[in-house]
Amino acid sequence: MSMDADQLDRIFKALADPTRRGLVDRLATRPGQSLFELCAAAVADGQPAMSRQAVSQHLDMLEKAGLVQVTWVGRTKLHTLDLTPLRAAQAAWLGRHM
Amino acid sequence: MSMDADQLDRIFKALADPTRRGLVDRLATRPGQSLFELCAAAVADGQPAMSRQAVSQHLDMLEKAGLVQVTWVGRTKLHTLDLTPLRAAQAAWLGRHM
DNA sequence: TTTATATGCAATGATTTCATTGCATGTCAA
DNA sequence: TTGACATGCAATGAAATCATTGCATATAAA
Repeated sequence: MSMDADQLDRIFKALADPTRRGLVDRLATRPGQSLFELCAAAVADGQPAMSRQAVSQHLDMLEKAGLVQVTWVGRTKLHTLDLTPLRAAQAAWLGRHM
Repeated sequence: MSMDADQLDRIFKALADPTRRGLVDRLATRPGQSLFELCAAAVADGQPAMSRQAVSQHLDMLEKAGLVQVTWVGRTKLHTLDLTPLRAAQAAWLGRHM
């Protein structure tokens, strides 16, 4: 987990959106959910519905920040939370200011 | 300190930029610095120089997130860090995932 | 009063974000 | 094999971000 400035950028940017924070919350309560499940959840959670592709792109951002890991099972993509980068951000920067 | 979703957005977005994190770092070591001082610091810190207005706009974002407070002394604008919103974000959301 | 200093305001432009739509691909089930 | 299901890929477009430039304003100093 190299914590350079770009990685901090990706992490904070990933968290700077209510849909993505909702996805993190959802995955925290139950890991290994598919895109389909998370779409339904996002619609239930957040208000104004949202296309599958929008949710998929949000998940991509979380994945690129290292906060979500993915495994394929047949035609289904399962998402799991990885909080390592968040803790690394805490160690590398956040901790100095809290 | 109302911690709604928009406020979390502003805080995380404010932190999702290396220049702004540098400004936070700088203000943490010495509060009450002027825009002029912070410009010089940003140039020293970050690499590729940056206009005064760019730094000013970054400070505006930090201020709108509540992370920086401002007082005027004559023609000089003094900036001071306020970490209350960061701790509120920790309490309201971050803490559940760390 | 004149000049220099510290900052604001406004317009511009390149890039990224956020969400959409349409179509394609791969996998399971009947 | 056919059809339904879960997802990917690509193009589009509105809006926000990031940084710039030029000019204006207010305060301090000479």
